[in-house]
Amino acid sequence: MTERKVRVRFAPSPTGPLHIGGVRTALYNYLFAKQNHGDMIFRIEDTDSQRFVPGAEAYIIEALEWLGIHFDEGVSYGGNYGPYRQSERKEIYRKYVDRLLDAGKAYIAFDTPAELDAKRNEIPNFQYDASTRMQMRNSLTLSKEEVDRLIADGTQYVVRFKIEPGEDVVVDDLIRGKVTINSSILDDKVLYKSADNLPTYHLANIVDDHLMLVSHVIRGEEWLPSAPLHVLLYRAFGWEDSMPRFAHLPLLLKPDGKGKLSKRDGDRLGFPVFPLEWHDPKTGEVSSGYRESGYLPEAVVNFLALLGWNPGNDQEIMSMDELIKLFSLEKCSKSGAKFDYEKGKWFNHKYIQEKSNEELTTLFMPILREKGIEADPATVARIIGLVKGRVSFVKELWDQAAFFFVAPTSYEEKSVKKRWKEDTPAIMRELIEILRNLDDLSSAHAEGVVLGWIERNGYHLGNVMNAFRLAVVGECKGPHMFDITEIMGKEETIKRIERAIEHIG
RNA sequence: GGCGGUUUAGUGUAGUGGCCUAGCACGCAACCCUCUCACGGUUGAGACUCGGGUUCGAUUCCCGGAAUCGCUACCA
Repeated sequence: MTERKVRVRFAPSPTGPLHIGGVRTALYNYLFAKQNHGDMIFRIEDTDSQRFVPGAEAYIIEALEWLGIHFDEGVSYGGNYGPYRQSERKEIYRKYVDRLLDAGKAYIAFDTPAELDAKRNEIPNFQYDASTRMQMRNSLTLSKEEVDRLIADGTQYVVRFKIEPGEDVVVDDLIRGKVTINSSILDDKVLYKSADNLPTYHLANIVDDHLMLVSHVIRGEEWLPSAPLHVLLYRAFGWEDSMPRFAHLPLLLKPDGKGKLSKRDGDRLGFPVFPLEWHDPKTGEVSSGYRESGYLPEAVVNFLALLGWNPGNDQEIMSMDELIKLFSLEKCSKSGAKFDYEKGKWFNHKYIQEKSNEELTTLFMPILREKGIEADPATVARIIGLVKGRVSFVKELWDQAAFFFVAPTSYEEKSVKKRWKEDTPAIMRELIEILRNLDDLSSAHAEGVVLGWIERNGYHLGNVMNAFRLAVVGECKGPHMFDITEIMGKEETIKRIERAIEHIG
């Protein structure tokens, strides 16, 4: 086989927000394309006019751009093989349907949905195929005149693929190896419907992939059963020599029970299954997204990449560039992967740690403003430096650092009981004096002075320090005490201790 | 029901006919660090779906069962 340029496509249906499984499919296509210096095509498969959802297309583009998955050509990107929206390619499909019809590889069928239903009820496991097609109303059983008359009368019809039975069809899958299916179990698939003059997925897919010079079809496992049909179609058109290679990816499964990961699982278990927040235009329902939930795009990409693939060693943290270098279809696993949301959080934690304090400040400032706080970014950056190790999300920075901006109004009861003794107020007053006389409040120096004072007086270290913390933070948590006071400053620290003495007593 | 795919700890996975006393990561537990809570570090519990066969030897190869997922639309 001659080497040809790698061209892959991501071809979703605009039926709603892009599911996280779809994101992974797009990602793998992208990694493969970039690794091979190939092209990534964005095609919209909107042959089902019934299920079209406005806004879905723009959503998909925005989501993938957010994640750093870029296309070389396609809808909204341009290119030489357009149009890239299937609804705009009607004439093209019609031409190829006629070609199949003329060659006797497809036929016209007039059976109505009701008639088909009746047949299904009449014959158990009814299938429209070589064994039954001669009992149906189609161009194989009707006279040419009758067929012409029905069409002229405007009777709705479909075009079906005439599958020859008894032939083993082999699909050579890059991930699964050779998969063989006998053509007898395939039905005469509908390729085209006169009702809307649109092809079904199968025909449109083959024609487009061929015309767009697609070299590799990387898609979800749910397509594996119809892959033999696609092979047969390439053959019927005489395109077998340039047929793309197939790779069927394992599915993303529910974290707990069984089955494919669905939108409902996210609602039920409390995590997003969509990259971006989605507002359903019909129901007004809002579904959460990874972006809005505080995920960093590089964390989502890294996490997703490892769901169904791994580099073969223990490396887990990988940038997009590294993924492009290391990715390989051969190392994709064959079995479905349960979606492990906890691991996703861990990835985000890792990526937060790799961000500089300044970068995190930029992300955190809007949240601060939302809370009604105006703060100096340089100070915010210092605070973030103290607390970022304990967060997995930018918004959790607030939970960890709020006390820097808002003085405690209450004091955690349990700790008060444990640490605020009868003599504490007196000791705290002493501490105030110590602090007042301190002209260098830098962490190490202040620590030396205060710890020295505690030791000289034989005070209980834990009790004093925790009372101190209680007064400043409001509870017994947070960073190193003297790192806090260094940033907070003398005045505010003393004010808080005074206030605690007053409130707790 | 039919057809196809899949099957290593709770989860994601590595791995090989003997180096496997099956590795790594998440999660979980303990300990260490420590003024607190975290982070971090160390350690620990935890798996080769079952039954046959091939073989000196099988988690690894073959056959069969089971489980599970997908497809079985004029949806993609």
